[in-house]
Amino acid sequence: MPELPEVETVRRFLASRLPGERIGSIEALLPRVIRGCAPEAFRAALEGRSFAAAERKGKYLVLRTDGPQSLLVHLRMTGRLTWQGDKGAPLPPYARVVFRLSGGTLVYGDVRTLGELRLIPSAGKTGVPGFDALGPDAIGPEFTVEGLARALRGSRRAVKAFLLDQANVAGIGNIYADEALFRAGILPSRPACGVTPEEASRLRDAVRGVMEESLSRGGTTFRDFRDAEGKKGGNAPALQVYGRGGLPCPKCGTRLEFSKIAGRGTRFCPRCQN
DNA sequence: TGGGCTGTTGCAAG
DNA sequence: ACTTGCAACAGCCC
Repeated sequence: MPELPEVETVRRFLASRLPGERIGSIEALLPRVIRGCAPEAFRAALEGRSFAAAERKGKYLVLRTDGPQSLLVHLRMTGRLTWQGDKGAPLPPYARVVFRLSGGTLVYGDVRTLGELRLIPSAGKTGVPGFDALGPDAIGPEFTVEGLARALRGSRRAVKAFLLDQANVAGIGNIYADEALFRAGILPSRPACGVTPEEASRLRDAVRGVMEESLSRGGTTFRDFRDAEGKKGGNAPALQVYGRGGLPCPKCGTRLEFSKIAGRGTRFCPRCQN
């Protein structure tokens, strides 16, 4: 569900509420979503601490505390972080871990339970491979045309598979990979190393553009995504190709095609993309 | 009804 | 070394 714009939407809200909130108690309703340590150790490290900041890199959220350990969250497919200002409010469906805070309740919910919560050191390397190996954040200044072009040259995979690899660019998922390749006019099946420098420049701008525009609308709710207040994002109507396989291309009217690339459903216009 | 689809990622196997 | 495929899980839709 959540790619960079959705995670960033959640982060922005949490950044407005969490700092200064004291963690009174934690209930692990489904302990296995806590990875890397026992639930007791998780509680011991966080209870009594206060949240200090909400940060993001790629699709990971880092909820910093005033203690030596902070909280790393990955929502994977269906994870949700929900803020409830009313401490007596009923928990949302599929609540898995509940943080009782001084001024409200933070709930980690997850239907498919693929998401994860971890403790990480508040400073230094986290030891979480997927996190430590993240490439440049897709909306950050470190995501440059030069860096992208260099990485593309070194990969023989399909350019879509390349974009989905978080070590190359952090934050792109299946929706925005399809949208960015459509905007850049590049077929998703082409080898990354065959993308020209001009195309790499267009691709960088397209990735940035689709992410920023979606973010300005609160993210894409295709099915499950909800922000930290439980609301849907407004970007779905702006999608050009994702979820539109078989329908006319919004630019030229050609029937959009659907295929599988890197094991993921992929939509593209055979005329506008080449 | 059953099977295949779903926004992610790590690991195993080629 | 690099790349692909599947498992983890539960719900939804044909």
